[in-house]
Amino acid sequence: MTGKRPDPYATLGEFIKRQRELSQLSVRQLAELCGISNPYLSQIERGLRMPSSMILQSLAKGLRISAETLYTQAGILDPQDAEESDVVKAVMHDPELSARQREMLIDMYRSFRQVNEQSASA
Amino acid sequence: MTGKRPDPYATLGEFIKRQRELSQLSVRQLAELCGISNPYLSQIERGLRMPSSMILQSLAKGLRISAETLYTQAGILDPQDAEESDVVKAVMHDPELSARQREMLIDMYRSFRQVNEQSASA
DNA sequence: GCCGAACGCTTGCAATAGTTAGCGATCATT
DNA sequence: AATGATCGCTAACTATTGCAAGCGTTCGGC
Repeated sequence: MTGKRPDPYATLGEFIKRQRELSQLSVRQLAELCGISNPYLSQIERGLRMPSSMILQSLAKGLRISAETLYTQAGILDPQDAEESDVVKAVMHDPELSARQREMLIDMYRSFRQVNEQSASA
Repeated sequence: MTGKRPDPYATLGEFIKRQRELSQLSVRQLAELCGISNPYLSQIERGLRMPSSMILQSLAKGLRISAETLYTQAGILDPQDAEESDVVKAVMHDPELSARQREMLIDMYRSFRQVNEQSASA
């Protein structure tokens, strides 16, 4: 009816299911590979359950796929992060900076970029 | 007494707490910023609770830090992934491959690398 | 036809994630 | 000293995760 999935993680389940089928694994096989129960994996695939971080990590290992990809598919990691510049990413990844410091650095970097762009087109 | 934390996510809590303090935010302030309750954030910081993926993502946003960094700190994302070659990473990130195909490609890539290394030293 | 095995799924149940209400302590203002 | 605001934390509760047991179906061997 809806045509659109209201569930935030229905796509994650579908993605996992497709990956599993590509790997020619049954629900039980992948479940055992990941150390989780088969009914639970079934529920995840149908979008009835939101797996915890640990479970998602196990699934990533079992499917030989990067956990980051799974998170992105789950709508948990923003794909936009992948489009960010390396500078912004590096700043975001630095654990030694405070949130405010990061924010300031990023703002400044972006304003520099903007200025450069304008002067380039002028 | 122990001197070592057996908890897999005690370090995550400590990391979040340190980030919060660097940002000069109180528990209540960060909690409201992330849309979670303040006692819960308190429990996360003390390693009593394992936040779900969604919560962790909110915390990452609130702290202006990459969610990936938080996951790594939580011991959920392997830091070793960061050391992998770009080829392996690219293969791991490709959602269009099956687990077996990925495994084969990576195995082959690594054996190529090994052969090259040996012939280089010979 | 029948039996065993594997398939995916439903049903309760135990464990834990996350909330609301409220405690005692600290600090500023009066 | 009393008031009020904020601090982090405890306690009791609800909601959800994740599991063990078992269902009905399908398929291949006897």
